[in-house]
Amino acid sequence: MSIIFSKGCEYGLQAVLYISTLEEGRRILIKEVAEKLQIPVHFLAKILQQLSQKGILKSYKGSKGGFVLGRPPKEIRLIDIVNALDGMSIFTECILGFPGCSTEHPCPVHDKWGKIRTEAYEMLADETIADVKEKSISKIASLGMDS
Amino acid sequence: MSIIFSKGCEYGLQAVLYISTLEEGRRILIKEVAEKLQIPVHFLAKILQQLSQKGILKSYKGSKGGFVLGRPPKEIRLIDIVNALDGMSIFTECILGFPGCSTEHPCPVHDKWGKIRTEAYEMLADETIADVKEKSISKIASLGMDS
DNA sequence: TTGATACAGGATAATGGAGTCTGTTATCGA
DNA sequence: TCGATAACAGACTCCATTATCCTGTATCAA
Repeated sequence: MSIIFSKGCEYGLQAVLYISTLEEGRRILIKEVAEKLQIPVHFLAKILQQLSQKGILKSYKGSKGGFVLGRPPKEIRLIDIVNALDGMSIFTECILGFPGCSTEHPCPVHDKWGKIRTEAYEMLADETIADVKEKSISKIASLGMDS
Repeated sequence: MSIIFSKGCEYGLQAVLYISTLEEGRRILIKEVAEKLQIPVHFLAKILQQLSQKGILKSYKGSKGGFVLGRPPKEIRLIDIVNALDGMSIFTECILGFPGCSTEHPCPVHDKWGKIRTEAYEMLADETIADVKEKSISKIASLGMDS
C-alpha cells in the first residue's frame, strides 16, 4: 500500500528526479528509466506521457528520441508533479473521511491536521528538483546496491 | 480516494469517536452506527469486529447486545485505532516510494518528510478520544444537516 | 523511400481494497 | 427450552488502481 501518493505519482516523482540528474539535454528512453527505477515499462510510459502533456517533461519520437525536462530544473517544483498526477485533493479532504469537513463543521482533528497538511504542502511547493539534485544523485546511485 | 488511511480505518475512527459521544455503557448496534455515519453496515461490522479483538471496543451478542468502548476514553488514543486497522507502515515507508529509504540511503525529501511524519504521529499519539469528545459531539451533530 | 526506432494511446488483464452475503454462535426473555 | 436478536466468521462479488498488450504515428538515417 502506498501512502499519500498513488503508485503512479510515486513513479512519476522518481522518474523526474532521475531525469534531473542526467546531463542537460540528454534524451533518455522510457526503457532505461524503467530499468533503473524498477518500474513496469508500459505503466511508466503512460505516466511520462501525462507529464509531457503538462509540460513537466518534453518528449521526442523516433530514433534518437526520448525524454528531457520540459523546463529548467529550478522551475519544476515537486508539487507540480504531484498536481499533474494525483491532483490537489490530498490537501483538501478530511483525514478522518468525514463528509463536509470545514471551518464551520470541523472534524475533531481539523486544526491540528490542517497545520501538518500545510507544512507538507509547503515542503512540496518549496522544493524544486534543482534543490534536491545532489540528494537525488546519491539516492539513485544507491539503488543498484544490495541493501 | 482516501488520503493516508484506508477507508476501513477512516470508518473505524469515525465509529469509535461516535461511540465515545454516547452515554457511558450504552450499547449501540452496528446498524445504528452505520446509519448515523452513512457507512455500509456489513463493512462496518467487520471493522468493529477487529476493534473488539484489539480491545478498543467491547461487544455483546444477542438481544440487548451491541458495542461499547473497550476501556476508558482517556486510554484510547487515535493512534491505537489506526494501528489496529492499518498498522504502522505509514510511519516507516518512503513518501516517494523509493526502496530502501533510510538514514544511510535517504530519499531527496527524507529529512523534511520525516519531520512532518513525526508531527503527524505525535498528534495521533497525544490525542485521546476523551480529549476530542466535545469536538466529536459537534461534528457528529452536523452530519445530518444539509450542507 | 524505406526500415528501424521510440513515443502515443486505446484496449485488455490482473490485483487488491472495498463492500456484500450467508450461515453460525451467543445472549436474552418468555 | 425455544424463539428472537445481534454479533461473529469467512467466503464471495465488485470495482478502481495497477499493469500489460498491441497498433498507430512521428522521426531519423541510410
